[in-house]
Order: sequence, then C-alpha cells, then structure tokens
Amino acid sequence: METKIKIHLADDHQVLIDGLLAVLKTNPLFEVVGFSLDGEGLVDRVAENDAHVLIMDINMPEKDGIQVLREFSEKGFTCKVIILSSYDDPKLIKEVIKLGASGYLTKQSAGESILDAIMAVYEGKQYFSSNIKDKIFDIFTENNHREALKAEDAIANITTRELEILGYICEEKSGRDIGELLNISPNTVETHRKNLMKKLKVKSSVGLVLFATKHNLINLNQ
Amino acid sequence: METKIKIHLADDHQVLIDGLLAVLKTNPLFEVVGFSLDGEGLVDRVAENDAHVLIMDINMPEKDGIQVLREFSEKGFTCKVIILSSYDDPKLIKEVIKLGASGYLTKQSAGESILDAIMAVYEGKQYFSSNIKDKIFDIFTENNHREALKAEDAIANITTRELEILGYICEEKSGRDIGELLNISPNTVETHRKNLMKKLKVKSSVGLVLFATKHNLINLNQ
DNA sequence: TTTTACATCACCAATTTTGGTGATATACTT
DNA sequence: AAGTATATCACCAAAATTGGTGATGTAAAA
Repeated sequence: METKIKIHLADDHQVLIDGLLAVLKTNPLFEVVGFSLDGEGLVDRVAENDAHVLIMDINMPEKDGIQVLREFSEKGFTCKVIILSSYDDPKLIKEVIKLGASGYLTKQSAGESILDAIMAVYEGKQYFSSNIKDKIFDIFTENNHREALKAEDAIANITTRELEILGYICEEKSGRDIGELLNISPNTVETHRKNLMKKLKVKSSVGLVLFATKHNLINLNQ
Repeated sequence: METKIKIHLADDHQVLIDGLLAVLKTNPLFEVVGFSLDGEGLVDRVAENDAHVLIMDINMPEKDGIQVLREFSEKGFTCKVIILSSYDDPKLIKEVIKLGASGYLTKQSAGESILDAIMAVYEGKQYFSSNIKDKIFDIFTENNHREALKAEDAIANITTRELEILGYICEEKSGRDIGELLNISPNTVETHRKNLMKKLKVKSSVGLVLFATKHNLINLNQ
C-alpha cells in the first residue's frame, strides 16, 4: 500500500471544511490529517502533522492566508499550498503566486477539480482553475489593467509608517491627533501625509481615504 | 421505507455544493433532488423537483437569495428555506425571516448543524445557528442595532442637494470647485457641507467620505 | 395662515491642510 | 565609501476647512 497524500484544510467556513472532508474521504489516495478554522498557529499545526498539501482560504480570522504564506516561505516549509478563495482579483492571484502558492482555485470550481489540484501540486506541478488562468492571462496582456498596475506600484511604495498614518487619517484623526498618538511632531505627520498624496497621486485627504478604501488598505469597521 | 426529505441546494460556490452533496449522501434520510449555481429559474426548478427543503446562499449571480425568497412568497410555495450565508448582518437576518425563511445558518457552522436544520424545518420548526440566535437577540435588545438605526435616520434626513454635494466631495472636489460646477457660491457649498457633517455626526470631509462609502451613498468608480 | 424645510448667501475667527524647501540621523545596499 | 530609502523635524505662505451666527426667498405642510 502506497503512502497517502496528507492534507490539511483551512477555512473559516466549517460547512465547507465538513463538505471537503466528505469529498476527500471518497478517495483512498487522500488523507486529511487536520483542519483549521483560522490562521492562528496554522503553520505549526501543518508542520506537526507533516502535511503534504495545505488547502487554504485567504479570508480567515486572526491571520489571513497571505500572512500564512509569508510565514511558510520564511520558515522554508516544503508543504504545497493550494489557495481556495471566493475572489479572483488579479492582484491577489499575483500576490499569492509570488508568495509561493502552488495552486489557486475559486470556490466556484467543482469539487473534483480540487482532487486534480491536489494530485498536480503533490507531483510538484502547479494548478489553476480555468477562470484563474484567464485572469493570469489578463495580467500579462490587457492594457486595461494599466491603472490597477499603476496603483499596485504605488501601494508597493508605501512605507509601513506611511500606512500606519494613512490608517489614522482614515479614522478622521487630525495631524495633531496623530502626532500625539505616535509621539512624533505634527510636522512629521504632515510630511508623511504629503508623501502619501504624492505617491498615490491624490489631491487631498479625501483622496487618500478613497484610495485606501478602494484598495482595501484599511478596514472600514471601527 | 419512508419518504426521504427532498433537498435542493443553491450556492454559487460549487465546491460547497459538492461538499454538501457528499455530506448529505451519508444520511439515508436525505435526498438531494437538484442544485443551482445561481438564482435564475431557481424557483421553478425547486417546484419542478417538488423539493421539501431549499438550502440557499444569499449572494448568488443573476438573482440573489432575497429576490428568490420574495418570489417564493408571491407564488405561495410551501417549500421550506434555510439560508446558508457567510454574513450575519442583523438587518439581513431580519429581512430573510420577514420574507419567510425557516432557518438561517452561517457558513461558520458545522456541517452537522445543517442536518439538524433540515430536520427541524421539515417538521415545521425554525432553526437558527447559535451565533445567529445571538444576533437576533441583539435586534430585540437593540444594543448593537442602535448605531445602524441612527445612521439610517441620518441618511433619511439628507436632502437631495446635500447628497449631490456629498457626491462631489467624494470626488475630491474643493468647495470652490463644487460652487463653480453648480453655479452657486462656495459659501453655500460650505453650508451644505457643514449641515452634512452635523447630520451625519462626523468631524471632517474624511468622515463624510467614510460615511458615504460605508452606506453606499456613492459609487467608488470614476 | 403660520410654520417648517430647503437652498441660498455673507461674515468672521480659529484651525487645518496643502505645497514648498531643507535638514538630520539611521539603516540598508551596492 | 557612496548612494538610497526611511523617519524625523522645522519653517513658511497660501488655501481650505471648520464652526459659529444670521438673513432671505421659496415651496410645501400643518
């Protein structure tokens, strides 16, 4: 009897987990060695169970899929990762591929394609569902995405400090408020704000907020 | 042999459908008589197969769960509906209950609770997952909900002119710009802005933009 | 008819933002 | 060692925003 492929599932929707468990149980090649409802401690759990393949959602509480992927590459794990997400945003796809994911499926995909994906990545190949392939094609061809790419570049050039200040601006805080919160001079805050406006090519704080909301740089709640 | 409970599944995520199929297949009491990946023609398909229970997501292409529920009550169907959604927004829960749904589960729920829910609604009872029960409790105690209601009131009190100006503010236009666009004095524009800020209880234009985006008062594109 | 709501405008003072330039220190690359 | 990126701060002037009060005309509602 040959070794089964060890699989770990991570998704905050337990119905989906339970469904996948039922699906994977039908095939003797696969063995689900664990599952997680959030990203907290996920990397360790995967390592513990020595899973070959991790099937993971992006949106998870505590720690999202992006952060988990980052941790994986930092710690140099060899476990293959398949992203199973509702979203097919080209930016997101590009990001997870860059971070070393071996496959990407949307939740619109059929259950069977998951089995194919697992086989493929286990054998060291990559696997993308057809709609994701289309999106990837878009990234490399379409001029349509110019704007988005420009924005992406801009986002990439935002420093962590600037992002922090952007967050406070999006909470209706004034320059002075932010200065007090961070124990820096309001002048410094305004410098950061100006640099942000220049980088993001907007004309005012309103523009900053719009950019942040459009590109999900901040979370609107609280 | 007694009659099986006939079930129809509707969700735009096929992996979830496939998962649920696998789960439901384990129990001989249930029979899945059909499934749909969108809301188009869903009502007719459910009627055709004479399903007892419909398990449905809210977010679906073509026609969402709310519209489907509306159609159900218009046509007077007796098929029980269980909503299976990612969201637990009190407003949404209230809405679907009003529209006659018999159950509401979040996708965070365990797969087994779906079986319980099906049994319950088939017997004419209602079924809500525990986190949904909490939300319903919130609606009646109105702790959480107060904010939302306040916001709704505020929205209702915005005049059309104010809304128009809010739109321009959300396009990064200055008071003077807006005045020129509308052929009114910048002073008037600022008065409108001030009234808006007072009504919406925000401290700055940034607050206005946040309010507008949160409540979909404007469209972010262009 | 009186009241209320709406849109309009003005004036004012205090504060904030915007848009520059320039400087310093630290850390990291090449 | 020189260059680059980042975070820090200062100073300045112009422009915009904010927070008031008060006033007018119009239209709709009580």
